[in-house]
Amino acid sequence: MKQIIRDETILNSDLYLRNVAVDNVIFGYSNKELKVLVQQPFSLDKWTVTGGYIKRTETIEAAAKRIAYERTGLKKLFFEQFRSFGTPARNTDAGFNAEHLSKLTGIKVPVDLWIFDYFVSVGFYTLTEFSKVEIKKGELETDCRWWPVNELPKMMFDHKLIIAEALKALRLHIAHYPIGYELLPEKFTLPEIHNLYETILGRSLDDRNFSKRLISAGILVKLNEKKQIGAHRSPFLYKFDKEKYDEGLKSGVVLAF
Amino acid sequence: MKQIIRDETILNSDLYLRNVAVDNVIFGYSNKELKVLVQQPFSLDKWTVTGGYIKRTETIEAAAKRIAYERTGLKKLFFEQFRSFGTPARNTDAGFNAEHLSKLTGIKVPVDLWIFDYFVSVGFYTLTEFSKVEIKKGELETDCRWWPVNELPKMMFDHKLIIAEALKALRLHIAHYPIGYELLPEKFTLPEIHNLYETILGRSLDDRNFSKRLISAGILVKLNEKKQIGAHRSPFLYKFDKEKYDEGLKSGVVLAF
DNA sequence: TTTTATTCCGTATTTTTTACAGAATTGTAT
DNA sequence: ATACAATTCTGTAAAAAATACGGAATAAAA
Repeated sequence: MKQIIRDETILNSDLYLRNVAVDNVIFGYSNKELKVLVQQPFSLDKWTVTGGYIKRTETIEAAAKRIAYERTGLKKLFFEQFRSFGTPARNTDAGFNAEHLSKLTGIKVPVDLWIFDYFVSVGFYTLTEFSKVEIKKGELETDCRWWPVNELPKMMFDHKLIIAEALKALRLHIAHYPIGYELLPEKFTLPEIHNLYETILGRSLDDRNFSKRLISAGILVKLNEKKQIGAHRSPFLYKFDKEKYDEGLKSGVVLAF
Repeated sequence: MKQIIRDETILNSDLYLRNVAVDNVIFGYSNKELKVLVQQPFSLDKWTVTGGYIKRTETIEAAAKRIAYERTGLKKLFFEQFRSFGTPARNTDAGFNAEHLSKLTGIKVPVDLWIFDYFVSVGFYTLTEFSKVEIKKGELETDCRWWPVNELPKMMFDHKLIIAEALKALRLHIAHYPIGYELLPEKFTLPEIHNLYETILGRSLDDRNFSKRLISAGILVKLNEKKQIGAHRSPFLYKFDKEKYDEGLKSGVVLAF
């Protein structure tokens, strides 16, 4: 953002599209909690999901991917478009204005700078394994970190709605396609994936029926190893049968929780 | 479009958003066929779905509604966003350029006019009863009419993809929510609605099981009238129980075909 | 009057989903 | 060493849902 403002070319919106941007809700799973990567821009007391402008040379998907990469350092992420948001006032919020930005950057920011316009936002969500992510915050952001999806801080703009809609889309997705490849380590136990599903859906799932379905769908492979770390009885490790998993992603309607 | 080009204000994009627009795939049902309202712009040999630019004062949903109204004359339509399209080259197609537009309108159109930019398009689809629609074509269009979804003419830009995705979304929708209120006359027969569902889904559905489900879901009300027009045995007329229908639209997961 | 097209209805079978409890293992506490 | 507590793991019966399927009644057309 700093360089966006410094660069006169970009002040004229030659590099980026006007009035349209992407927001990417990055979900991570850790410690039996579903978390969202949110950032605190401009020394304000509110937070936003990750997002950014679209280059004139890239697709909206590439923009979403690039933005996720900038924050997480990861390139191969699962991500999906869920809906777009377009309401004239959605880009206005206390503190997001020329005066505040000028004070913050020391650069004279025009009141009618394009970034203060009405922006239509194309929403994506991303799934990623928590442990792999090395958060890199943007220059103008005070903070960038994981936040439990159920205990979000005050969100800027309409980003509370955006997260809610992303979660809704994720829960719909989980009923029709396999999920978890991007959220779990390569080898995992049945209780681990069971808990992941319960966490995303926000309700409990019978453990017997759960494993029956996953195994009968054939997307899980039982390994001849046990996870020794766990307390008490040591659980067997599993991994995904990536072929069947990908096939399920394509043709869909594999599971229905 | 003609007035868009004549109006200097709009040449400067003061009224409309830049780089983002809506496309609205209008579905109609008639004669046992699912049709799409498509238009032929600029005296070209290709067709487009209905679409247009977004005013700076309106939501994307309002824009989609307005555009549907302009073409159909109808205000209360069912419509739903399904996905957005954003690829740098998607707005380029033979004939859609300044030279052709200048010739067509007699007005000098700048080569770099904003409408030739990379546009991200927010896709909606609309369902409407065929018979109510009075098509009003735009000033710059040569033609605007219904076309069977299975025998589409050559489509401009990425509009073939847009229609395919809209249809996919509609078929997904039909499995989770009631449908038909906007596509059928107020009173209709079981064979009529049965055929509608078969047409949209593109496959046959057992008639006994079909009516069982719809009736047990409670969204159909049998009337004490028969449709006399039909040949042979005259079928009973039904109408929707609008309350249950709307409830089904909200809470979803009513039927699964 | 016969033929033909169309509406309309019910039941048996299969498949899927759901509900549910207790034994085995291993760490922890006494 | 023993008892206890926490955790993994498995199978079956009941209920619900989806599917398959044929023939009688009606009314127009021949």
